[in-house]
Amino acid sequence: MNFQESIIQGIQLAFQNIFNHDLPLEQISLAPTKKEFEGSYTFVVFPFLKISQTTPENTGNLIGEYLKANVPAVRDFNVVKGFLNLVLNERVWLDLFQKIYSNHSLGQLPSNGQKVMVEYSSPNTNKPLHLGHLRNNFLGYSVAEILKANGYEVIKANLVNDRGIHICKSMVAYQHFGNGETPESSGLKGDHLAGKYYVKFDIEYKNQIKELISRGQSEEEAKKNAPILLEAQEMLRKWEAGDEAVVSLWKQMNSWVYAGFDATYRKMGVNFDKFYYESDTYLLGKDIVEEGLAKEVFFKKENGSVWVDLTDEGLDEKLVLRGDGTSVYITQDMGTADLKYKDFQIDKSVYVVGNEQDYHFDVLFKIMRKLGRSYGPGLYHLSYGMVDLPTGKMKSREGTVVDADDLIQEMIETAEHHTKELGKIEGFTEEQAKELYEILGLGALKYFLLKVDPKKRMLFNPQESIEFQGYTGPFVQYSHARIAAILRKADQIGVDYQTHDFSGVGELADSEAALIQILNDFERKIKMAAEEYSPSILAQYLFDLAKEYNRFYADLPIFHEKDQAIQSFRVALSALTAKTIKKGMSLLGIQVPERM
RNA sequence: GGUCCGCUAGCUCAGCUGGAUAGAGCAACUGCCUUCUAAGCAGUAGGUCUUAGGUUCGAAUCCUAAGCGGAUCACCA
Repeated sequence: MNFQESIIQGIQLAFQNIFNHDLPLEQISLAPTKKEFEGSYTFVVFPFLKISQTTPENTGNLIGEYLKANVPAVRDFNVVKGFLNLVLNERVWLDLFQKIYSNHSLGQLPSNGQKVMVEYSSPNTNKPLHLGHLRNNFLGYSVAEILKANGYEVIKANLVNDRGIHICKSMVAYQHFGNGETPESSGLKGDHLAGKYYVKFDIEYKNQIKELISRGQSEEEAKKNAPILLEAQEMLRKWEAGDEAVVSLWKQMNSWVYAGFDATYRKMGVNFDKFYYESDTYLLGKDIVEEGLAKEVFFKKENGSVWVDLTDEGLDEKLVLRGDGTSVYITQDMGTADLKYKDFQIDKSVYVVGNEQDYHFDVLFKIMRKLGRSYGPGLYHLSYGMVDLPTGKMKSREGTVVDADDLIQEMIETAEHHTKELGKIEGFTEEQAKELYEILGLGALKYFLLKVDPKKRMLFNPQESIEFQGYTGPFVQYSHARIAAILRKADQIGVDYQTHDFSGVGELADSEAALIQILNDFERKIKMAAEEYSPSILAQYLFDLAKEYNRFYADLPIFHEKDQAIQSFRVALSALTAKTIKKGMSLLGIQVPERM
């Protein structure tokens, strides 16, 4: 039994003995005490006044007295209005610290025997990645790591959208204006090369529309009749028919794009266990349509189109197969859902996709559940909000996107600039310095995108958004580097902090107890982050932890402390903090430096 | 129009699922480097939690309505 349980049980006994009332354990909860009051945990007595039949102050005092007398963990208490603040015994903190410190699998919960797939990134192959993709990729990677830490076996999947009209647009424009350009000949990254022609297509398309309108067509007509669009549509038909020249160009351009994505993924530090390609999956799902008809989950209309009726679930009727027998988006998504299960026998499946597709996934999941899929209850849409710029929403066609490669590069350069300004690269080789800039630049960027609740849309101001001070990645990284310096020195002068015997430590300072208390929260936060699919919970936690450590650091001496037992305890406390920060940051996909 | 989401300090965000005087960071101001890394610490200032009702010992949090902003509702992907 841990100390919290012993207190809760003590409260239960207090109610029995003082008020002659059986209070179920579930109704008793402790909250961390607010900073401005004395104590570590608080029991709110308001809900129990009907039982105690006396004032809040009296109730609190009576229970407090009982706990102080009967529960060893409780050293003292105070009552403010209806709040019973408990001051814990020093031993409780030291025992707790010892327990966490000797845990060799810190931040890793035992296997729960469940398998989960996290699908994220899922780019289109007609243009390079942008800021929105960064949020997606960092989120997906982090959530996958968080689930691993919670004992899941995780498969990271990337469903690449490598076919369709948008790719054909790039291809057509390349045929017209490319002049045989290659990544090698132009020095452009492959994905940027494809993106360049996607933009070219749009420019040409708009010109042709103007032209047609000037010749008397309506805007609507012109949009449909622009020759270059017709060409792209024709190309898509040829692709589907397996036309050799088209397929060969498609393969060529996609291979360039993949090389580009590969470089960006490596830079971002994300990875995948399984790639799916829509060119392989886009015909899947028709057998499920048949199955659904047989099971009468779907129904057919006069023209042969197939629908699902979700009105009883608060949604509409939704098309799952066109009248001509061809697929719509959701057809292949049904097929792919099954494919994922066939490949891995997953218990859960997480889709990291922007919230503009909320409705789509709502429909998809309801269908798969109606069809009785075993993985149905485990389907989850991790729906994240858009990243807005101060100028509004990003639009790739209007050139108002923040390019991922550019942004990462800028972040690294900013990190370099900051570091040099602070004169912190003494003793670094050039290579080490470069590595540090990358760790800091990417750390700042990832932390910035992960610290806000995924569900919410967020604002990114390139001018001022990303700082290196305060509630930022580099702040947490800095705290780690600080501790690393202490550990180096401890090793150097031979302080024994590997010991797990801290019985020689007497009184604890407030900042020490507070630090142990927050360190103790790590596991709980990892669980919470998984339940809510929210890395932001961990980001917030790591900031609080680093903040608390820095307070401790400023408050108390370590190597100037005369008492050996206290000195090695403080080093050990620092070591555990560093370990927690490192592990926690790794769950966000962020590295921490040893020096900065 | 239907459905869904958001609205908290000048700005960007927290607020543990109903508890204390609503918290951080940035920006502003004030202290602290001859002591372990000042990318740090301590402090000051900044709020009608969009509005109006309701639920109760107690509401930023739950309910209803309104306002503003956004997304979505294609035989598009």
